Amino acid sequence: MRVSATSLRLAAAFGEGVYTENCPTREALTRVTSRWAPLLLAALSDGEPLRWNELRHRASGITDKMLSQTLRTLEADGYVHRDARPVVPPHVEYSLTPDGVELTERLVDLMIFVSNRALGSAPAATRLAD
Amino acid sequence: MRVSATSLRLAAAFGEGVYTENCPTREALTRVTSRWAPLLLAALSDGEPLRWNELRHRASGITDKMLSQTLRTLEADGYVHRDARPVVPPHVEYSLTPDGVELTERLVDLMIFVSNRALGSAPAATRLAD
DNA sequence: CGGCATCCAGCATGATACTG
DNA sequence: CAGTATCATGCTGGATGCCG
Repeated sequence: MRVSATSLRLAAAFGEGVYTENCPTREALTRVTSRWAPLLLAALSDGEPLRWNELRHRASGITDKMLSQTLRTLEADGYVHRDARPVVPPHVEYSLTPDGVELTERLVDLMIFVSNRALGSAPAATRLAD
Repeated sequence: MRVSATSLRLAAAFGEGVYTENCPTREALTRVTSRWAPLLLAALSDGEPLRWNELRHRASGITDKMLSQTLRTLEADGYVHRDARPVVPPHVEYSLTPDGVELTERLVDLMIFVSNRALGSAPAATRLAD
């Protein structure tokens, strides 16, 4: 008894099996919703390329390892573009690819929705001060 | 240099700090993007209430524990409604709340997008070893 | 500046057994 | 049928140190 538009879209995308155990979508979803990926994507969402240390600063609390790891995953998945200029000292810039822009729109949409629910009616910005 | 609509929405929701270390949104996001939550929400997306065993069947591979745990968090977060009838044998039905419907729309949107990228032209994401 | 290698801890998840 | 309790584990993520 499929009635909703959502379930129809699901069926169209995944077929009747919806998604089962080894569905690669699960893995891909896990990567883009990992602890730091949404933060980094959001940081890049204004279109301005950012450097390593700028990203590190924006994703408050991230470690070198996770920054590196997350950026490499996002790059491998085609969401982030890495532009390394062969100069000394190194100069590397990260930016969103077109796919990255689309992904970030959806993630931000989800984040804002969840944020509104989690915080109830309270304005989200209240407890963000560092 | 905020130029994109996405970053404007972010700024509106989270203010200038975007979100920092202890932002509760991160936790809430983690819960709804946990391993099983999207599966269960998707299973309920056609509007038909499902029973424990039906959910268990649809979320292929889930264990009793994770089914119980995930359903309880979704219920606590207000996304799933639990309707238990005091009969023998027990008869319990799960369905989406209005919030759950909205959340599921967004999750399904994200899942379908990610699925298209993962299975599409992009080189299927070289798994980030560790 | 922009990383990578190694080791380690905590938590999400899993397996198994039991129950009203 | 619809769970809970207990124990085990694997993987994400963190701390630290080193390098071109």
